[in-house]
Amino acid sequence: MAAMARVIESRRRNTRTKAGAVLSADVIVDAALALVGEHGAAGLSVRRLGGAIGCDPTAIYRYFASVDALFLAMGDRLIARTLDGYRPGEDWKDNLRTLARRTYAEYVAHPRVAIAVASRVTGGAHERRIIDLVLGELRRAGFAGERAVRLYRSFGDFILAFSAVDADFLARPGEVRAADLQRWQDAYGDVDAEQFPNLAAEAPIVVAHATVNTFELCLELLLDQIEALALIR
Amino acid sequence: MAAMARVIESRRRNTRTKAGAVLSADVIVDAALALVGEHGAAGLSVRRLGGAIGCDPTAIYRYFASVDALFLAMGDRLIARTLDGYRPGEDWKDNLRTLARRTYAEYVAHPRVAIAVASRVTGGAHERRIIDLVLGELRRAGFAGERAVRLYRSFGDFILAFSAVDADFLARPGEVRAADLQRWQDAYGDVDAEQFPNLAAEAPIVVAHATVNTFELCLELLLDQIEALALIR
DNA sequence: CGGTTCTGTCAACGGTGTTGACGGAAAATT
DNA sequence: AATTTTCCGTCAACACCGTTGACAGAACCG
Repeated sequence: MAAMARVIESRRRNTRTKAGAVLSADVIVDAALALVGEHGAAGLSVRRLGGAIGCDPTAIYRYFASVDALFLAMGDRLIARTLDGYRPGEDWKDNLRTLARRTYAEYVAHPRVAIAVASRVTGGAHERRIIDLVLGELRRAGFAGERAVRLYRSFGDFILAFSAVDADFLARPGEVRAADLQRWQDAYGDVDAEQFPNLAAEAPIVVAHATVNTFELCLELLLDQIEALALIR
Repeated sequence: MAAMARVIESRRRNTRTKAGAVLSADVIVDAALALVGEHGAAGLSVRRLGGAIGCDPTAIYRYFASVDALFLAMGDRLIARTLDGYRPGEDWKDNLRTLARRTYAEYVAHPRVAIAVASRVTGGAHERRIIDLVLGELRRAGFAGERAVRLYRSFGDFILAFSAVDADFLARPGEVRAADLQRWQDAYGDVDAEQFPNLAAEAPIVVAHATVNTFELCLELLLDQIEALALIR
């Protein structure tokens, strides 16, 4: 339950851990984000988290009903970090781009959280903030009502999905990533022109672009189309 | 190793399992896809897979170096299913849309595979086919060289990312999905208009659109923008 | 037929999330 | 201030996970 953490939080006792730590939902979320940030996706487990904080692993279940609930809380914290220091400018398009890039960066820096939360509703306070911001920019662009909501949802889901999948890849062990790049080379370096004429024609470019990040280009395509819609009215 | 499966496959002996099954990479991939298809993302594990096939779980490691390698093979098989029965028409935009929808449907129907493969290169035969198809449509639309490759990569990554994240959500237990919908209601049904003016203004629409699938809209935005680029030349 | 290579089975390792019982410490009540 | 109640950190344990190494029999090759 999302409520659980907060309700209990308000009348929390500050008993100390065997190792001397004082627990709270915030402390746990902080430590969890630090773990995924430093040791990658595989770095987070209940036992390791307990070790990092200095408490018995199962103590975490006094603050979060499950790791899923913990992930949701971490997700909301990521939104907070995304918005931390963000100052909107004049142009709505620039602002949306900035918000997208910040979200992407934060998620890529905390891999496993992204996948856990990308399709979810944290229901947290910061989620409300960022939705309000995006909706605000879209309304400034001239969208309202259902059109604005549909665009906000598309834009948001796009960014979350892209960030999550990219984060997932970047979080994999170096050998896996290297093997993937090698497979690009092997599979598309030399293609049968009879069977795959289009692929063969562009093969060298395909291989050369294996490491190019597509998020930026895809983001630009989407923003341009939104702008076009705004101009049409 | 991806090569491993195939090489060994060619000179395979057909010893029978204790339960009478004859193993092969294809049999294993089939059974694995059936498991994730029927019992959701959590339905697949090496032990359960062995049970479904009728062999010792560890026998699978004679055909795939790891579950990751198995996932890649499953991913390539999903592409085959995507292309199975696909007949391209006249319009490149329609064709791209159809390919996107088919991919989405296949991934959503086999949740865990999507997340495992969305950011990866399977290097399989069918991957080559679909890339050739997409590149072909883009070239028909008037793109070539680097422009074509960049668009193909953006388009592909977008579809895979969106499909994977949607599949991830749909594969979660019903209670989780219900709780998420409830959280939409709770968090955005009644918002403080002072603090979040834009969100408050559109709140009812936001809640009403909680279950709307954004893939279609986002896909249309992207296709429209690609079309616009094609017209500009 | 003999030797070699393959491959299905088995036991085991170290890891995971989660549960339930327990006991002491903090808060609430009297 | 004493007593009751509630909380919450700890511990042991459960059922599961992916993966490894040894082993023995079946299949193949000469």
